[in-house]
Amino acid sequence: MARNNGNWPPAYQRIQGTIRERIEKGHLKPGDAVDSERELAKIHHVSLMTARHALGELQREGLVERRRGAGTFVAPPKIHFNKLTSLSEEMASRGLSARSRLLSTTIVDNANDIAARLALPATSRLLVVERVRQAANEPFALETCYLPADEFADTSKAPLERGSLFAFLEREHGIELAHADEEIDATAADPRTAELLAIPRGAPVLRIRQVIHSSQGKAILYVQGLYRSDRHTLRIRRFR
Amino acid sequence: MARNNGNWPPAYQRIQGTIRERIEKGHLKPGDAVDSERELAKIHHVSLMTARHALGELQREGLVERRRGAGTFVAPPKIHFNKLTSLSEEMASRGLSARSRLLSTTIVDNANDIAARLALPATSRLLVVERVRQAANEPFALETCYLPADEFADTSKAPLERGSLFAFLEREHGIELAHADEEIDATAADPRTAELLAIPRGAPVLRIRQVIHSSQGKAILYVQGLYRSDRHTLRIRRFR
DNA sequence: GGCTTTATCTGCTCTATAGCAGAATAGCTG
DNA sequence: CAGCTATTCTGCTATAGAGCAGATAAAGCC
Repeated sequence: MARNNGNWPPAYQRIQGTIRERIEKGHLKPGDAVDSERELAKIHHVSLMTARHALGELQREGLVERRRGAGTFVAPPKIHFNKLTSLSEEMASRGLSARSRLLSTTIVDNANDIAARLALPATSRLLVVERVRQAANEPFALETCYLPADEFADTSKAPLERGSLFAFLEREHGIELAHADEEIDATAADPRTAELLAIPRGAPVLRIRQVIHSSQGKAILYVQGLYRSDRHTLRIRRFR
Repeated sequence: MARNNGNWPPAYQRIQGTIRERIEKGHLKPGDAVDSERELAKIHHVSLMTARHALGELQREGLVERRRGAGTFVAPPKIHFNKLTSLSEEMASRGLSARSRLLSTTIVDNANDIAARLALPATSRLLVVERVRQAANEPFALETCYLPADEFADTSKAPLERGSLFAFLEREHGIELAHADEEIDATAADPRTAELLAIPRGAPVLRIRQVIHSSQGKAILYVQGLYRSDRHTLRIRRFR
């Protein structure tokens, strides 16, 4: 008996909403008990299964923990591992402002290895954007982005010195970025990199090469980042 | 009416089992339709909700896709990114044999920073196992494991030169390893590391430090790995 | 005080059923 | 033939209950 002729969100989502709100507003702190299944069912005038459904999803999201016999509790705030964020976004979330120094925007048609990674013909025209990322006026990463020149020609006019390339693509092109496949290793800084990052030649840098895909599964751009190892560690979580 | 007085696994898990089996044995291929909720309910003599529960979990695991109005279908085989595997396992999956040279197994009580990461008192006794990992008789990683000495005293007698530490812990201690929180950066090889890995001093190495947790969320061991960057790249996938 | 039992709380599995909404298809119509 | 319609699939939301099993706190006992 799904009594939802109007166009409300389903009941279990509304229940989730009330719980999320109380957690986000700080009324419920990590470790606090959340209403039990049976309580929720009574309060919201739904059946037990519906209340369970609501809590089950919150659990899978990692917002709450459920212990049989004990109850449902607000989970400790989780660090967002493995999250694909642009550097601009990452900095912003820590209250730092991300500045970039735009080194060059060029168009090449001989980057066949990179074209291949983007699933494009070998001689496709690619827009190459090279930036030095800095925080507190100190450079900490050298980033080179490659994207299809024809499709994203206007990117060269984007405010790449300030803004996020991610945000630009999502806003101006309506692209929903979904995931990145990355290769991570260490290299020694070549002379040019060393100078740009203000580190000694040959100093170890963390190299992250990523192919970023849209939610439709299409490869959108290729990014190589060289990170000063004294300013950057990558945090991820892996599951068995 | 949970009619499970015996000690069977729950009905929804048995249903999952039959579906998993058919997929693994190749009777069902990617894209093939799986029995619908109502069919499953009839076949297994359970209610619709129970059949749904079974399919719901398989969907979350990524094994099947469900399209309203259309049906439930076997999902395309997914690549397992971000999977926590021991080096032994990783090598084995590529048909290579992982050898290790055991450098030392000692017990320390002054590794307070590492004890802290394992959520132990600062002066806890820790068993330290240092190994050089090699493939094709060439060293490619220097790995240092720290685990609570009291709980895992017998580890020093484990066949660490051949076998996997993961397998040992899971088999002998019944521990289910679940996930690792990792910090990844680049460093320069110090003289000792350089010699053990047969690379020049100061050469860049990929450093991976991981705290490995059991499925109960308990921190089990801490591992620092130093990887020759010319022999190893880490592959992960990140989501937005 | 410390120990054990018991009642009661919690989440988990499950039933049998209902109506809703999207997708596919079989059939009809111009 | 192409285009619409109605039927029949599918999964999704929801009900109103039941008994089971683990955790916890209260009650009883030594």
